[in-house]
Amino acid sequence: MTTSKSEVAYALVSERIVNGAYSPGYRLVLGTIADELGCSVVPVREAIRRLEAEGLVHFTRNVGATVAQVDSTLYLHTMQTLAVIEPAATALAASAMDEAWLAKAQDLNDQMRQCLEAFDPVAFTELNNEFHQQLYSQCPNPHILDLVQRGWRRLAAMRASSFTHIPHRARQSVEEHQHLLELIRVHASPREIEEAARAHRTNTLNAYLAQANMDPSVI
Amino acid sequence: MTTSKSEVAYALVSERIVNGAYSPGYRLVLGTIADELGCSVVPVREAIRRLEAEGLVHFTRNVGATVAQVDSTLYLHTMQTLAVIEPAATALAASAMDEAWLAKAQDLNDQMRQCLEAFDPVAFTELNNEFHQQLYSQCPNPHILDLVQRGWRRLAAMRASSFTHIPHRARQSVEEHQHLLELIRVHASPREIEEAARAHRTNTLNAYLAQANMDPSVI
DNA sequence: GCACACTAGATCGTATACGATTTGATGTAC
DNA sequence: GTACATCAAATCGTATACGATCTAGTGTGC
Repeated sequence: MTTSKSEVAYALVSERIVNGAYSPGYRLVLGTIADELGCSVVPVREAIRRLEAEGLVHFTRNVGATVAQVDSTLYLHTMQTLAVIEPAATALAASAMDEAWLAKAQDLNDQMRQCLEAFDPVAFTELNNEFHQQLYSQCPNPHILDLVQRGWRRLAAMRASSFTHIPHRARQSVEEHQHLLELIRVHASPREIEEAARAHRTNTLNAYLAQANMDPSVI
Repeated sequence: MTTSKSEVAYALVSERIVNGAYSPGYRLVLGTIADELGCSVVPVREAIRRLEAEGLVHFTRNVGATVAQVDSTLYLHTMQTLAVIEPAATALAASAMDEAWLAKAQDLNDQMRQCLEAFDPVAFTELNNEFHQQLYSQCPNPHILDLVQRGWRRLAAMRASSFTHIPHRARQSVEEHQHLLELIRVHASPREIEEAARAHRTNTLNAYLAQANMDPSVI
């Protein structure tokens, strides 16, 4: 056995939460998952407590675990956290962004632009995830990288439950990506890159707030 | 029983790592800790895996856990992470900083100043921790708050192993705290507060780099 | 003397079992 | 009909046990 059962359990439950198979509020019963995996409850329990630490599940002693409920406040808090960390990760990664990197990022954004013409929001969302992953992928600080990845996983879990959709924001998003790529191409300072990345995330957050008719002060 | 045994185990091991009783590299043997706590290995194992997720312990399958080794790179990565998150947390907390809050923060910084006169580095460090905790304590975003607290716990664990000491930086630190408090007192914008807090953290980081004769580019 | 195979002890990983706790339903008093 | 006590089913928390795996030490061939 090369991977432990608790790892398998973690991967399974994690994947199902992130892709939406387990919706927010879904009750995670240890015995049920253990039966499905053909193992005992101990490794399942361990996996679930790890997911709790990540914020993907809510856990109550002697009661059990459920997939974390998503409300607008939680969504905004997650967006806000990413708005802090992703720009920093991007700026730190800047020095590692070479021509090959730029070409791939540019290609992803070009594909996103095509999705706009083709009215394909599903592919657009997928490409957007990839683009952002590309942005921070070269971050040399593993702690910061880990935080960004966890944040995006949470965001993915929330979006899988079709909680958000801001269609009219898509086109502006592509342009902001492009602006960011130009800054990287001309070797702008890390600070400039960070600011541009933060502006991008803040704009997305504000677009959501506006759509939901929420006051920016709620966060 | 009001708290579970895994919570007790987590609290015990965590405390010992943070206060330095368990030094980096210390071998955490499940059975030994279980015996000491008078419980079985299962809850201890759970506690240790949680500490692993926090980055305080290093864990290898089928081999066991050790307290995370601290090297300068790890230390710098942790400092860098805090340099991103703590200023954001402070800026977000700004609106909740009232007169009572200011009075307490000012008092802490005044005590730090007195420690300088009295040449009491131990008390100074303790007060510094309290001051920073006060800075981000009112942060309304629980995710960001959690990240800052974890970062400081890691830093505390590293410092407990007397890895760092930058005496000549102390006085400047107090002045930077004071500057930050003035900005808060006059209700400066969140952005200004964030920038000042970040400058403070960046200066601390650079002071360490200079003392260690390291090039800032190492990070 | 060095490299490699082997063995024994230590330690981990997880199955099983059972007591503890919670929850929701049922029954009873008012 | 409402409030509260009671009880049973579901589920969790952890002790115990044992097989699996790693590590270090020993021995053997060269």
